[in-house]
Amino acid sequence: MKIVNKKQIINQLDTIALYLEIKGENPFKVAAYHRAGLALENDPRSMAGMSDLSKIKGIGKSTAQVIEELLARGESSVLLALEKDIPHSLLDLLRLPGLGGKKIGKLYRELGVVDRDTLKDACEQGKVSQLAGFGKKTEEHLLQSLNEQRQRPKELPIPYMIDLADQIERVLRSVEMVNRFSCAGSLRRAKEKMKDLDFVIETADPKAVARQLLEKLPMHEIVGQGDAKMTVLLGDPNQVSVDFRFATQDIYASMLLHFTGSKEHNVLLRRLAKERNEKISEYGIEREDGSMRTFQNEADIYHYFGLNFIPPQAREGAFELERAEKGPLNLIKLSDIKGDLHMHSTWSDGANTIAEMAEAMRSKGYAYACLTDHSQSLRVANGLSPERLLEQNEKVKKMNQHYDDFTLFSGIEMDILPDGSLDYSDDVLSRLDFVIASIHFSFSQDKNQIMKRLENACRNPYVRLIAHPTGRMLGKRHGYAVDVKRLIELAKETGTALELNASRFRLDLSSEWLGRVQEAGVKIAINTDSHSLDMMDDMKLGVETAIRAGIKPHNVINTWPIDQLMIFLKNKKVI
DNA sequence: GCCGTTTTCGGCCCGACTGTTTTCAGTCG
Repeated sequence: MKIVNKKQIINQLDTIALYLEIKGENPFKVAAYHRAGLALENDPRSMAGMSDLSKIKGIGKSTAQVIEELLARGESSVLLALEKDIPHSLLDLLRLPGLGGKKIGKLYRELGVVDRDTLKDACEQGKVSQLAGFGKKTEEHLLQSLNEQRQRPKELPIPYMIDLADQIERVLRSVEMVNRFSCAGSLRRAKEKMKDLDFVIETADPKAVARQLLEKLPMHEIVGQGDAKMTVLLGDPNQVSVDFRFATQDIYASMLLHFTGSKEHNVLLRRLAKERNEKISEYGIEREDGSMRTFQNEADIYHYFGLNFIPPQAREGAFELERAEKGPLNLIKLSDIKGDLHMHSTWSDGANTIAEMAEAMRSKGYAYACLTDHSQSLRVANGLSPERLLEQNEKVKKMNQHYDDFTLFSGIEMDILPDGSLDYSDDVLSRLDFVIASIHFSFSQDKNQIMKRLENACRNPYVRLIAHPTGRMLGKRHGYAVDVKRLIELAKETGTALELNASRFRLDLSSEWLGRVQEAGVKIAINTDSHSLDMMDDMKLGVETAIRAGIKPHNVINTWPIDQLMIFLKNKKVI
């Protein structure tokens, strides 16, 4: 098999690292292979665009050679040699809690363990507890994990984790002795997938808080419990692992920064501290004279290093850190949003009336919102016939007379039909304030046909936005066969905006693509696609996703004042 | 294995927790 794909190369580098770990190699050598993979991942260029690999920080002579060999031959002699040396099935054992490279290596060398079955046999025969460094408890724990039939998925999608985190936060609010708390980790950074949840809790009495949490939360198992932290598996269907970290008032900010990560971001901050002969940890910054400096908030910690504040969602690689040295990042924030341009009412498949939706948007402090019910072909969603649409249009115009601090635009989320035609005539569209086009059926068409549909929509003189451009549902379906690069070109050419659909179930486009949209100079709209009042709150997640992509407010049309937005809505390049 | 203008050798982030020990190694994040 010939490998050309960056993701596959990163996988191979990680596999080499796992083999080395089991071989008991120097942990820094193991980390070096992981880091080389990370360096590739964080580099925006494609493999073809990278000329001198060893020039990239984190990739040296050896790892560059491995990558070049993978590119040229599709396989790596380093990896092949390791595969000969060590049974591949051992890698799977790294997923068992409590087993790392050293212990697996020992089980393999001394007991001939090669996979879950042979490990189970060895445990049942009591051989494992005989090994030096192993004992009865380790053997029991291993047997227990091996007997737990269903393997927990490695990572879970953000909508699932948000629900769970909401549940935990409700409990935390009812726990005595909790002064404040925050989620941390991947959820605070708004990653699309994550493997666990983290919470930082300020309290003077960790024991009392831990006890109450154990009483009030549905619990599967306590994995670990000490004075500073508690790790549990929840009783939800996926038995999600949750870390609770306890902090006093003075170290809360440092604790939050540390456990928000990312790991990579922490390493970079530690290096920065080290350069100044200081040490940064979850307890603060230890200065050269041994004194400990604590901070009121995260921004103060960044300022201490001469950096501008970096929002949690932007704390992934080296890029943001370098930028934060030079000046404020000026990334979008929730308060920049002046309106929501995609929502549904009871006229199609929404749960609330137009008036209820409009009032809720207004009470959020928005200056405007746009009603965009479904179009006629989407019968399952009670899509609007041209007559009903025009009737609604009149109604919205009348409703607007009641407001002097808010504007409700009259729009539509129009289906792009399987043959590429659109669901209303230009004559109907010309009477609306805002036309969104999107795909809701015939998902399985090939890329050519899907792109033909999207191209037709972009070239229509009234379509101003393509909604949820890939159609993905997080954790459920991949979406249709979109050539996103080509779509961005089409959007650029025709002056059409692309949506970041902020619904927790979609986040479409993803932060990866959004960065490219901004680079191309294409405008973005962050919309919740609300079908009920409570869904409007997903705007926060939408903005967080945009921050991950490094989006600046001026590239997002619904941060604009209404006059500027109206100019955009009315003027389209006609190609 | 990678890195470097105090370093081409000797560091590499570092603390919590568990289990197996009786002072610490391994794992985890």
